[in-house]
Amino acid sequence: MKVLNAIKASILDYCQQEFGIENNPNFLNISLTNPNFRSTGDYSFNFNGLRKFTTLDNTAFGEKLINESNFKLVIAEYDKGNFQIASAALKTGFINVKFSDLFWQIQLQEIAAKAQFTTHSKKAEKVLVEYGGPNTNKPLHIGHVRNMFLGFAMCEILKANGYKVIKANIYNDRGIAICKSMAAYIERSKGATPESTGIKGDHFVGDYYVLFGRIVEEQLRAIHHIPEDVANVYKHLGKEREVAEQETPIFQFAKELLLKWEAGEEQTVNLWKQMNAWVYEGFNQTYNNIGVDFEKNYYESETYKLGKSVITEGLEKKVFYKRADGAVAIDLTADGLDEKVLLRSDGTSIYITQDLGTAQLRYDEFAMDKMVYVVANEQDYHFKVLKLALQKLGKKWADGIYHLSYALVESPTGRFKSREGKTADADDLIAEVLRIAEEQTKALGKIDGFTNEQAEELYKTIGLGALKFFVLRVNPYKKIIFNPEESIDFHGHTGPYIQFAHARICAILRKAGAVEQKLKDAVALSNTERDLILMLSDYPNMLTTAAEKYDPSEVANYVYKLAQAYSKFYSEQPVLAAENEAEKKFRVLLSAQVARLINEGMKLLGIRVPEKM
RNA sequence: GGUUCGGUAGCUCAGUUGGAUAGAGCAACAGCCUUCUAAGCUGUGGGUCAUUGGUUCGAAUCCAAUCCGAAUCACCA
Repeated sequence: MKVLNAIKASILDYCQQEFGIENNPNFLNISLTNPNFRSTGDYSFNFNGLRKFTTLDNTAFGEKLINESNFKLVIAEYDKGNFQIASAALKTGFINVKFSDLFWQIQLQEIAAKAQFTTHSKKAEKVLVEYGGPNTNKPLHIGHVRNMFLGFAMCEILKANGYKVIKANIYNDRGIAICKSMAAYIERSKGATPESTGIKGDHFVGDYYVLFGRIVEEQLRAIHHIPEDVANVYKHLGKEREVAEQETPIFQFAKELLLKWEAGEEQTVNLWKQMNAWVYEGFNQTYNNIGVDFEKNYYESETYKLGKSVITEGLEKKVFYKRADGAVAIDLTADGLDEKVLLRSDGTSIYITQDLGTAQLRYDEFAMDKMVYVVANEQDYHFKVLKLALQKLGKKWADGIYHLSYALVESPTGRFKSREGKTADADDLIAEVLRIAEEQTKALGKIDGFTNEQAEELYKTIGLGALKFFVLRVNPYKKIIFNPEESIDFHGHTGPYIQFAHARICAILRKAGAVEQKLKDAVALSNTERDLILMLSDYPNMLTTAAEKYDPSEVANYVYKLAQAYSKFYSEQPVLAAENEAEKKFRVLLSAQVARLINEGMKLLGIRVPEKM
């Protein structure tokens, strides 16, 4: 808020003149008043940072600030009502300012008058956000779900901060993995298709990937005459799966397919296209279902040879060097990392080569100011190398690279493994969440007067709302323990709790008729009403923080707190049956704005809010 | 072993550019529906902020060491 900055400036100016203290904004900390002292103020100015340059004690120094600087004058400029300054707090180093009721009512009206909260203070910087990043040989799992929720929310948050956002997905659509599915398909499918079997395309292809693993086992049993009662073939052989499988005919076949694909052999390429097409159809259904989208798709098959020009550039600039064995590398030991190979000795690309090339490709295409990679924390090292390498090449735009690293989603017993039976499959998970939403909603008798279609819509809104909120409320770098039975809750710190607060406001607004944006008469505010307006006015601030920290959980927790305060207000104070017209109009306007910001905030998280539930 | 990231109530998490008496939710217990939707509200109990030391007016927050957990340290992706 403007007034806070003005107060800050007045104090800093005063301290510079009176005590010769450097005019440094960090010396004076402004924060919402600690809840324990809330009755004495809305905002607190912590002046310990300034006081330590003087020989005065807190109280004396604080009094000087209040009485000798322009402090009161500045506040009076913004707040013509009866603001209060708490003198009791001075001894601990705080000036607590409580603005007048009138001041807050004017704030509310200003918020209501704002058409949108998007801040366009800077030039519209362009940011490309990469998220999703699935392999095309198997269906999406819970890890992708966290990734996509995070990525989508991050994009929306950046947009709300005035950035021009490009949502990009990258498909790992080539390589040995998809060839394994293809090999198993050729061997065993008898021409089956998703249509003929009624199986969703990505699952269909994934099933052949799983089948490939079974064929490998069968063949190993045959080769080594392993009896049926030996459960674990690899343990029996004393070899890792990756090593053992290489001696099987089916693996050799898959490798052959990979070579044929690389050579562009028509039949193989056609099958590859066909199987990937099935997968994309399945993926698109899931994206649609969970409400995420992409504007630009990258395919590894099109970019995997990229990056050679960046390597050449690096060699020319002597940032990279050719080792004796012919591999191209970069020395990052000075940056606390190691020597890192960037190109194989046989001149072919590796993962990092591709990513260097793809980054350059994106810059050439979009000239973006920032690029965000939403990728799991397993790849922290990789992205450090990527960013450093590009920076050392003198590419200014590399400074804008940010790896939005997130931790894995784990089951209560540890890491999700598809073979443990515990389902980590995205589609299953979503179906389960919708089922719980339906069950709960019916049990509460909440769908009277709903058509079937509306009811289905509501289950989806609530179920997905619960899941998204569960994932997004947690800081990205913290791992999530997900227990399907217990994690999807609809009470307390959850998505549905917030949705419910919204629905209750909608019920009031339906009965209230038109919401008057201008309040004619001032009313006395309760503590909760004051808290609510204060939170509303903090929304733009929160938006900035969420973008700067690349952290959607900032938004999630803000919206939760807002809903929580509103629920308290709702139970304490009647809106429609307020004592007089002035109070009623005020409370209706307040309610409408709370609903609006709940809606806005949840939209940033990709969560819809119902009008009835 | 090196590096990085985590460790806050029984459980899941806020709070970490140093600030006042460390907060929510779940679970437990006790209340509140003739009044705008009880998926709600109110109250009670629950903490050596992993441990130890340091820095200073002040440390959950910064520094060092230690313990526990994870990731990474490929010419895999």
